[in-house]
Amino acid sequence: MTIPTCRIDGITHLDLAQTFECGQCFRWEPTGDGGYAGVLGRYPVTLHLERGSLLVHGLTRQQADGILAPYLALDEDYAAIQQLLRQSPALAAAVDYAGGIRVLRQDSWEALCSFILSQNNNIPRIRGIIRRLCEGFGQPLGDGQFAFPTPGALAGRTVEELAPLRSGFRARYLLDAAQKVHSGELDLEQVRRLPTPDAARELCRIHGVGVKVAHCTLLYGFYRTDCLPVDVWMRRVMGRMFPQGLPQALLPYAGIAQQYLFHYARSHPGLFREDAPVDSPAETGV
DNA sequence: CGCCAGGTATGAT
DNA sequence: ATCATACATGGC
Repeated sequence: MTIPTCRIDGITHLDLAQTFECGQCFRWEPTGDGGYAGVLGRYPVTLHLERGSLLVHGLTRQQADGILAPYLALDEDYAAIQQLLRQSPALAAAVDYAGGIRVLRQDSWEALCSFILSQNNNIPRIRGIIRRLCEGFGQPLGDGQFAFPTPGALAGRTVEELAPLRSGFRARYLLDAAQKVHSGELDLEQVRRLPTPDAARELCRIHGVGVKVAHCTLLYGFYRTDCLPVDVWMRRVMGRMFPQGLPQALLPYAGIAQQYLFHYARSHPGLFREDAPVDSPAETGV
């Protein structure tokens, strides 16, 4: 059995390193030659991007069109989105800094778990916890890769069994999410159909899911680009750059704006060292 | 070593 | 309602 390969041409507004290392996902690893290796559903995939041509190792062209293109939001008009965001000088700077960021359409369950594990945690350690989670509880896919564990694979476990993850106090939060989703007490496909405020309220029924984790789940797992997750970095950015909140015209893309601003702020810690005058952090989308 | 990390639950004002 | 604190662990 040979591993399929294909190529997608005409890619713009995409940089693999910027997109995979801007804090929205935690599983893609650099291959060492500019490419990235990861898992899409049950498919181990390796990507290389050169001069607008995306080389896809692990997917047929049909699979790439059906799975990868939506994941990378290749159908989105990023030229138009970035032009819109640039009406704000602060966002223009952030887009200039990393205009190759695209907000991914990730699996909702994986996004939920990932951001439960992200709370009061740092990104390198989050990556390690999620890697151990997949290796310990996900289905092996070959190529040294593992699927993200299903809710059912975690639902019956105990915190003791999750101890090898070293996820600390977050283990019981993860188990509560798995139990609620596996039992149907929380239906992610129903959440997908709910208006954003109701969807957020629904996710917050999970122990350990608050407003910020709910918004991350909605943005990254359900592609609700109107959701604006506000963490410590975004609180500084909003206080400093948008004390009145984001301009009205940008609200439908607040989550994408957030991704550029979050990455820019984290890459320039000196500019945002001290909390600027605080105020209502512009809770958009809820 | 001490500080902090893509927060949240909990108990006290 | 708003505010302080604990929480597990380890990256830096």
